[in-house]
Amino acid sequence: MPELPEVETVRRQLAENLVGRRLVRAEFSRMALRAAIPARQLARALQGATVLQIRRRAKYLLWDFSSGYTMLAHLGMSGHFFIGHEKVDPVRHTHGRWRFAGLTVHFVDPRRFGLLKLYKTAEVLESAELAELGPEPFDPIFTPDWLRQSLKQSAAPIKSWLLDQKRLSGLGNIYANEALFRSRIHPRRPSHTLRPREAQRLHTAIRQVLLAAIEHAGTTFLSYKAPDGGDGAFYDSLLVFQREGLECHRCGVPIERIVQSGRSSFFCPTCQKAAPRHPS
DNA sequence: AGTCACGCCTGCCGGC
DNA sequence: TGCCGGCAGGCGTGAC
Repeated sequence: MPELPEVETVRRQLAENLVGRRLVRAEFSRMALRAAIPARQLARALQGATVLQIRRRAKYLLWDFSSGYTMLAHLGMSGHFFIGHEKVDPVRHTHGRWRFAGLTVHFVDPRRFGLLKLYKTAEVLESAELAELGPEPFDPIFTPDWLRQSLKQSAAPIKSWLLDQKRLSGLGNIYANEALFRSRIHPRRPSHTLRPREAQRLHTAIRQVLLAAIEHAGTTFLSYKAPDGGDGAFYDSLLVFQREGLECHRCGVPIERIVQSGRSSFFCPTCQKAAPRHPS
């Protein structure tokens, strides 16, 4: 469910509440998420240790502990952390519980596409999950020129390119759709046909839409909740996502939906160009 | 190497 | 009202 802005919102709230606190006890369900939860290793490595910092890499959260270990967490489609300041009744689909003095963090994930793993802090960036990820949209390496050069090397539709975490990490279906609308590029455009000006516009749109979403604490959708129980407020700022049949905010023509590799793409058929304006 | 279809799960919503 | 199909913000695998 969550993309970069939602995960960043979760990171900030967890960091605010947990950094400097000592973990008293960690408990996990026996049910597997995307992979089995290494419950014993997690408990042994983390109990009694203090949270040093909470980092984010793409859509992954990294909880660094004073024991030299890092818990790697991914929310999948339906996962969320929430913070209970008092005793909280058991909630269905709770798969992890971290008890600190005065508060408890819960991990709830009905669809169980999430992930909880343990790595040594020194090795986590080289883990199978993180090692192959492409740059982040806010990494200094992500420049208009880098984007233009990278797009040149792929014939994949631009929408698929944006969703490929090995190329650029952090975008999911919502913000890929929104960035393409804002840069007026059709989701089916082969990546290598983007003109330099279009790559420039796309670069700007990606950063703008992500920044705006982070400022609004993400997009609340289905079951997404921030750890404090709050809703993301970006929903009303969506220009195409989930707006099939509604008027384009720019030109009034109905928004269309197509399916690309199993995912919905929403776009305006007149604003978003299916072919380059000036073919080379 | 690059791309795509599919499966993993549960919950929800709309149509009949 | 109840059932059923379709759909959901992610990711890994295997086939081509």
